[in-house]
Amino acid sequence: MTTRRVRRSGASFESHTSGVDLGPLPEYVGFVLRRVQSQVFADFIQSLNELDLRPAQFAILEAVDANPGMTQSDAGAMLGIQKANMVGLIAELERRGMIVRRRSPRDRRSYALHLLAEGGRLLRRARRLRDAQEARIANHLGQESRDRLLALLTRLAHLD
Amino acid sequence: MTTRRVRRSGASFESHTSGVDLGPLPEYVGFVLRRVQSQVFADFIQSLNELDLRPAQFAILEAVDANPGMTQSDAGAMLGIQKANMVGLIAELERRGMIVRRRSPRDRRSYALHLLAEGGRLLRRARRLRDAQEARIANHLGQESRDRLLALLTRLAHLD
DNA sequence: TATTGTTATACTCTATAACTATA
DNA sequence: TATAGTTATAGAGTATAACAATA
Repeated sequence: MTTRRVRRSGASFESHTSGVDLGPLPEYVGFVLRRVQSQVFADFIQSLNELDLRPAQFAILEAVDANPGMTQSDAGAMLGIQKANMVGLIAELERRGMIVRRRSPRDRRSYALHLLAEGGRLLRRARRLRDAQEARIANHLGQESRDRLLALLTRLAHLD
Repeated sequence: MTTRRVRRSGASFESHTSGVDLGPLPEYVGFVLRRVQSQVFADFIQSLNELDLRPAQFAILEAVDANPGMTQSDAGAMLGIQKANMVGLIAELERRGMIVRRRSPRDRRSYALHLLAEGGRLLRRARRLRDAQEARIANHLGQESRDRLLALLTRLAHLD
């Protein structure tokens, strides 16, 4: 269709596919960050779907693997998940035989989380799916750009 | 507390604040992208809160400003919002006198969207809040790194 | 008094199906 | 037949408050 040039600011954003455009939005980090994250995350959700696993549960498996015996609320705090919302996620993983919760003898209010053999297998399968996505990203950007992007995002995570 | 070194892969991720760590997760673009976007987005939501405006509504105002007379479903398609979910967002903006919907004479099924004077004022106030956030980001990263980040994210948006 | 895990609940965002009026 | 907008609804993800057991 028509190609229009945005008549604002310096940076010109053009739309070649339709008569409408997003205005100045694609020039802002916050907007582009949100859009690209939604894409990448939706793609990962769909990928994990074949394992009947949600991203939060995958992250919990990684956390428990890295910190055997860690507490449920430690995992939640680390991943930014409310303790109330951890209950269901953990319960489902335990029901499927992926992890165990053992009452800690030192503090009997809390559970110590441990990965079971079946959970280890699930974790390895999930890692392969993640690795495939990461490989697509690295392939698309090139390894150097991919590394720069990760470094920049990590720095941005320390904003404020 | 203690400082532990992850004993996996090459890249070492260390936690200096607690005895637990996220394992290999911070080495992956998908994971870091998600975390940093959540931060930045939550910050922006809180900022827009003083205008009683949600990010999606701000984006709609930008789109209508850039494309006067655009259709409701065009805006939705452009922003990745289902037409069913556009209804409430648009209705609220119209109720507050920010935009008008005029039956298009060419296709009387659709509405042509136009920004009203009050909507223009709201848009300018929202832009100032966005600009403040963008300035904090640019200040934190440095202008060059900020520009590189935007370029990399834009390229990543074209994945697949 | 404070904290871990739990339940109940509510709010937002997102997704789908069915309807109407137009095309 | 197909599309624009609407309605109703259901599913996630996320947030808070209150409680029992334990510290």
